[in-house]
Amino acid sequence: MNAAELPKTYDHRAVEGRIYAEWERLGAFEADPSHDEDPYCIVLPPPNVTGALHMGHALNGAIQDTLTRRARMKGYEALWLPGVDHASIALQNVVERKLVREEGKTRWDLGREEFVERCRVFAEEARSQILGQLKRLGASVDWRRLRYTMDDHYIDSVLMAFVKLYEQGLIYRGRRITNWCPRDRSAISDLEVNYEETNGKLYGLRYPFVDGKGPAPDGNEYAQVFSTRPETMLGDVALVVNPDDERYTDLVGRKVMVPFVEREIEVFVDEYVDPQFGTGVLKVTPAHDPNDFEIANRLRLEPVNVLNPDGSINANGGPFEGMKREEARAAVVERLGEMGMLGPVRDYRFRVGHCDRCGTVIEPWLTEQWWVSMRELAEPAIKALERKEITVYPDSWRRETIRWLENLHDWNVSRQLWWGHRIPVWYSPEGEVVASKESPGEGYEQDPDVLDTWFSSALWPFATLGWPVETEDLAYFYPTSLLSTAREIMYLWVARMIMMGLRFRGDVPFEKVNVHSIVLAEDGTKMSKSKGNTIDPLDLFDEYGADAVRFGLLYQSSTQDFAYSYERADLGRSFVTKLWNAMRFVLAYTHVEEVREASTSDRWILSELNRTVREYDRLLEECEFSEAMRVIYSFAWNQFADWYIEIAKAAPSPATPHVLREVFSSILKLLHPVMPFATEEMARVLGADELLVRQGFPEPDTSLHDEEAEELLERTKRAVSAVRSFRAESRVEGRLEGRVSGEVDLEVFSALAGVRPVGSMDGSAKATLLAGDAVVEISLTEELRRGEIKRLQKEISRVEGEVARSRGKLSNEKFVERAPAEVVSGEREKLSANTRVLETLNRRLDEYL
RNA sequence: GGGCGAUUAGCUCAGGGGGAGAGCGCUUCCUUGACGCGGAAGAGGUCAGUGGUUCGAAUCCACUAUCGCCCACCA
Repeated sequence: MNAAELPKTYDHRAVEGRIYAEWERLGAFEADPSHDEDPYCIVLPPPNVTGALHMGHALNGAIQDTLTRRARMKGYEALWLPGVDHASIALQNVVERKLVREEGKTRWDLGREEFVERCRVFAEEARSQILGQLKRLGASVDWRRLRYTMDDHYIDSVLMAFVKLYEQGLIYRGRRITNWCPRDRSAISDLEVNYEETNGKLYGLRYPFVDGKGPAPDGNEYAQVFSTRPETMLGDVALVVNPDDERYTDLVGRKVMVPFVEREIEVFVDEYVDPQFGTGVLKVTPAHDPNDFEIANRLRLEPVNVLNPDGSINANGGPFEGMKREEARAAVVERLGEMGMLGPVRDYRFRVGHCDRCGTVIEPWLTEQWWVSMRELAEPAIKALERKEITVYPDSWRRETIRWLENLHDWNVSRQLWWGHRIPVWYSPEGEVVASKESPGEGYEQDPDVLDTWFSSALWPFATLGWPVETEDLAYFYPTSLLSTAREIMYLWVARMIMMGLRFRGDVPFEKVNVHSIVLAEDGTKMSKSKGNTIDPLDLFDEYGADAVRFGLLYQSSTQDFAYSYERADLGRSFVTKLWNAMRFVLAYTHVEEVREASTSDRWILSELNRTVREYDRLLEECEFSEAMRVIYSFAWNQFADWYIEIAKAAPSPATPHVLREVFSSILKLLHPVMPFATEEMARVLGADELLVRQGFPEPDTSLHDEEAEELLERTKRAVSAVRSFRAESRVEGRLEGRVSGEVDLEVFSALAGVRPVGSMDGSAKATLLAGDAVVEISLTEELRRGEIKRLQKEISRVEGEVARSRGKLSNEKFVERAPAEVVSGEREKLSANTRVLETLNRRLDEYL
């Protein structure tokens, strides 16, 4: 193609869809177990089928795609395995809301079977949207292997895992306090509760004595307790005080009456009670508070449950039966007031738990649930992390995860929901309990509950590869190479995958974990739909192109969270344009033959390229994406485009056309993992034989390293810059005459600085410019001479400062003694170079004065 | 209450024991045949504060302040 026919900008709209289709047609992303190659595998953290991908997905997608493409180009059999998650509670919530909104119905109106069908259909539709978005991103996933946590095979894996853990005694049924969401009418796990500081009240509740022993020593006819949830008093079964609390020795053993429900309860002692809090007397409501539950266990008291699953008061609540909990709270307080049994009411700030999915206030509630016993599962995971069998970027997250695993409570995995994997446990009429995938026979009823979504996700890295069947895939790709994720699901998901991987495969599920930044809104707060500050990646792809967005995200990605700025996409787009036009320049050289006579600048750019390849590759390997982007950007733009292309125009060598093409092709290859579409298109325009996606990744080549060329070119660049700077400040145009002391590439210097080198400049007026350790002298017209004196004086005082500083340092004995030898010798060199420069400048000044 | 992290140019952010970096923005100049989504040259920062370690601290340590995030059963 002719360069002149090409537009001046790259048009992502015209290119991206076409190229993705081409990659797919060629099966470029397909990976299979191979005898010849080493495996590289990333499993995509399955997005929830509830909706669209957000910026976090775009960032993580860019990261994973970059690593996968790089591995593929490096010759690994690289598999990026895609999938989606059925998102039990999240999807059920979405469908329920939709149902209310559109039909005014609840899930119970529909019935279980019909409701689950609605969920299935909804998931089906949402899923195609997500998959489309991944394609827009350019994700090089192997679509043949698309997995879904509700695939028949995946369901099998989940049920199998449950049954196995049950058989191994690691899953049990237990009645204890769980976090209950009255709206979902389901238990949720500790990790699914969000606590918020809330302004509430602390109510004094009074329990009259009924043992006929008269008032307490303080004269009161009642015992007083403080509570934030007065309605729970309906379920009180005891009062307790601290055994060491001398104020209450007389109280212990006395009987009081719970108002409204007319229950006589006793005052006991328990170590748990903090004498400092409130009155130092605690009411025990075992069905509605985890601590109370344990106290009641110690005291062997039966809990009294006063709530219905929807959070309303049940028949045990006496006169309050049927009221919503908020109503009951107000009513209890009011009635206590009327009875004179309400103590002081104080403002109080405390934390209230909310359901992660629907925001409803969580009720700690005594229910029967299925639990996974964690200690035995956590132990090997802790060991693996301690031994660094998994490398975590950044390492602080490895230690955090260990800490979490060490303090782990058992995991409640049953949910009273309908959408999800139904618990494979069967009950016979005789009360027999059987864990099995299939019904054990006639008359058995299956447990109605479904499993926590995260139970199935925990199996992701091996269930997607075929487990429990010992497939070739599983043997070849497991353990996977890397998992990239946001830190908010480190505990929820990553830690659990490690435990399950070790349990079921005897090996960690991934060798590395990359914990990426969270993409915040432009104002630095979290993006959220309710705040309306979300950014849709698709809009960005439309406007800037997927490559630009990807580059921008990686450029900004680090271990820190970052506020998204459109500037980064702009940066990416400018970069693509810059490369596009560099390509147009390269394309102008039609006769490209390999020539041996490389000039200093040819050798310099090749040496810089080699350095860049090494550094860039290492940075990607270590998930230092931001730094990697800076390295490649600065090489391509600031070295190759700004200098080498300019040199190629002004002072080409016979080898230049070839070097131009070589270096530019290498840049394309290096950037292909990051900006796959644009680089692929440029490779095509350049007439590559093969798609970039299939080409090899540049490797470091020590034979290209050329210290001498680098030094010479660096000095030459400085000299050129010095002249340019002088021209700009003194407003000098046109060609100049001059000479350089110090070795530079004269041809390049002369061409780029616009200076004709002359041998001797005796007698004429000259400007003396500093360029590192070289001095450039430029012939001067009379009118510029006076300015030159001022300039020289300024320069002299600057260099004098430098000299003084070096002298000061070197005269410090301790510095000379203790600083590393190379630092000291470097300082000496600096001093001597600056001293020489200073002499030159002073001599010149003398001439002028 | 514990833990982790941040505080660097007007803005968004890198960096990290031996003379402060990028992009954007700003100033001046340039319709040079790769590119104005461009080029050249600039201005702009006692790297939050205080103390310490060190020959040397923006960088390591301690404390303080401000802002985040995570974890935790004080009713």
